[in-house]
Amino acid sequence: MKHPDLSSHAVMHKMLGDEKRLHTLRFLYEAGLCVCDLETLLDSSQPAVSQSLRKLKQTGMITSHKHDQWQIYTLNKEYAHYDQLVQILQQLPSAKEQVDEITASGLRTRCSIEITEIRFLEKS
Amino acid sequence: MKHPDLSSHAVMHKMLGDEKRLHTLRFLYEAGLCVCDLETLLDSSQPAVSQSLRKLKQTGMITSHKHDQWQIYTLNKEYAHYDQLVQILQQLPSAKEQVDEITASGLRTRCSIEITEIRFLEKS
DNA sequence: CAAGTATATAATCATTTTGTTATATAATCA
DNA sequence: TGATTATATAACAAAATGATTATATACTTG
Repeated sequence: MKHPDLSSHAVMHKMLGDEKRLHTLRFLYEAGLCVCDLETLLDSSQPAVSQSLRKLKQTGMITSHKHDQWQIYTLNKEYAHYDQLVQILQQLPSAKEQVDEITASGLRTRCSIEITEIRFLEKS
Repeated sequence: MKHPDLSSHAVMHKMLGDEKRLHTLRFLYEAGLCVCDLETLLDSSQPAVSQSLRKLKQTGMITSHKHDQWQIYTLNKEYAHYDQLVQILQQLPSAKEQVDEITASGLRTRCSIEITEIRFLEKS
């Protein structure tokens, strides 16, 4: 019995199958973010966030680029299942409020880059 | 930082994140199937299939009912994220051929119930 | 240059997961 | 009734996972 290869699909869902990673992707759907922002948003330790991001990056779901002293992570538009991923993320409650909130409140203690600026940078 | 609860979503994707389970759901999207059919289709052992189905059932994604000597498993239309699940399954290559094939070929050695009959039973 | 910030990674550990083997149960059949 | 079929489940082992602790690197700043 021959099966079509669904491994890349399975991998995508496996990544979505962890609540922290699901939140991470939901946040990155709103804006590119640095590791320290995600620490705050996810309420996780720096190594936990960093390794979680590495795993997502290895699957091709996200990418990163350096902006000043920060490594900015974003969804990867070149990802094989990007459209499907976005469709899934769109059906979750939006993370916009939370993402904006860390700028508004004093929580963004370390990384000072503005969310709006990050949103701008991504498009260029 | 308050987060919406995405645990039920995460659980769904975790289930989809295993290739055997992903195939299982793809098969059940085509027809209700008994355990022995799934053994053939998935090329897995009986206990492996049975435990995999139990896990899917515990999440609410599938249900089962007895038909003659067989336990017929189907997607659960009452599942909280049923529409989303179907949307995801629709984007995968169809399993129709494979599901029909086990009836056509002599592979369906044990369970003799016809796929078409199962499809019919589900609707009633 | 010393200190601090941002991030990555390695080692380790606890937990979870998945499959196998073995066994139980219920129904059917010869 | 004894054998077979269909399925479930428990016990166990192997593998994968996710987090923490500790450390490394690169950059910036006083």
